[in-house]
Amino acid sequence: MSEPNTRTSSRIQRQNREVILEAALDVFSAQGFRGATLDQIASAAGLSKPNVLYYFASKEAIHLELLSGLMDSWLAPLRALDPAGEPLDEILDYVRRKIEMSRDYPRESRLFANEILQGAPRMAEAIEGELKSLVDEKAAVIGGWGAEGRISAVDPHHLIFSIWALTQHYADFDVQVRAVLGPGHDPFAEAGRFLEVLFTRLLTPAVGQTSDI
Amino acid sequence: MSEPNTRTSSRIQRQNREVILEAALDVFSAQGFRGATLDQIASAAGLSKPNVLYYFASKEAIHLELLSGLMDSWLAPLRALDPAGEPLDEILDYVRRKIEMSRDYPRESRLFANEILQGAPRMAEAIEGELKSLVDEKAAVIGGWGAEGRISAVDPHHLIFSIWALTQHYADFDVQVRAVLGPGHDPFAEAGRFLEVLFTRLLTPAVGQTSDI
DNA sequence: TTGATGTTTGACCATATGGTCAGTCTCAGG
DNA sequence: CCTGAGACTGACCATATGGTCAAACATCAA
Repeated sequence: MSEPNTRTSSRIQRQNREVILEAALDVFSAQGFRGATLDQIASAAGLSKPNVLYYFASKEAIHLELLSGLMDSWLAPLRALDPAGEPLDEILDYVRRKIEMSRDYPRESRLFANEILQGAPRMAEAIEGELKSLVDEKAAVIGGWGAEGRISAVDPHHLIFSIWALTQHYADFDVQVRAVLGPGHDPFAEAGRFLEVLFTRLLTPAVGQTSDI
Repeated sequence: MSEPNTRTSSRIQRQNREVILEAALDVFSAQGFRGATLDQIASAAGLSKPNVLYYFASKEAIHLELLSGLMDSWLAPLRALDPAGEPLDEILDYVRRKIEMSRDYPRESRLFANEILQGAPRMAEAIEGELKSLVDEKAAVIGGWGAEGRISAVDPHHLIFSIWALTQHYADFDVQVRAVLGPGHDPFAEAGRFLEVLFTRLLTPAVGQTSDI
């Protein structure tokens, strides 16, 4: 009886854990935690259920592993926002990075959305800790830019929320977006263009007037 | 043996069905379809499980009833957008109505979000039908306004998406928003102000330039 | 080849859950 | 006060599901 999840992980260990996590991401993101079953995950991974449980202690453990790995990559784009950069460019770059994430990692986005929708029972800590500090920090930067008149002065927290909402919408509500647009559209490309306009207009300081709206 | 869900519904019938739907909305919106159990619903309704099933044929039937009732109220705010009105006001009114819905009916918003997230298995029809037609219709109106220069010309479909994303975010991601803002905030009031600025800036035609961005 | 370590699985278990049913209780109308 | 249609429930069932375990199998260094 050996504990697989130790430092002595062989090639096959790492590989199978990876395969399981990949399969679990598929299933959890599509069905939610309670909707997903170990059989589905095992089947998607091409392994037997007991074998899956040989690599992970429980269904919950798989889910937690996915979530914990998620927060970091989720925060990365915001972390990259450079206080020393050109304000509008920095924010537009952030928007671009977030759309790319929605396009390239929609399952991760949905996994996250599922979790928050259910009240974030397993992420409350990370949200009130890591996430909040980073947002507060970057919001202060953006608020500073606004106060200096380098961009329009808008509530920085809600600006960040709006970026999250607008970009993640295209991953989380993908089916709806595609159904409404109909065939022959590239939602993410169009979104990229639309959002660039939106945030440019929102943040470009009006020439000759400080903030009358 | 009588079928309760006929036209001959007594006072107690209507009342209990209402109580059950109310309880089910609580549970489904918080746990998702698969996460919700009949026991939870029955308990929340203050009824026994068999009694719940005396009023509804199945768990699925309750869920469907909620969803079908939802689409109409969900479309109402967009329906109210008046082609004969003042463009910017019409759109800002729509935004206001949608925020009020997020504030006053967050459970409905989450129920909807849950459904779309899971790929909208039970709403695909309504989305490709009712929803798409209405959006196409109103998008044409907004597109017309843009072409006439009464508002900035932006992609009308994505404009509507952005309104959905920005308003529903505050209902669906409520816990995250509140966690990040910290205590002493009224997310919906702040969001209302922020979004008014956002859409005003986006849609107000730049004076002296047609559309150079 | 062999033994030890690591990997895999069929069979099984306990519990949760959607749903059924026979029968009991309630109460409005006669 | 009766009575029967309507409202309700305890007990039960079948299945799904997370998880366990002993035993079989694979791999590889000695």
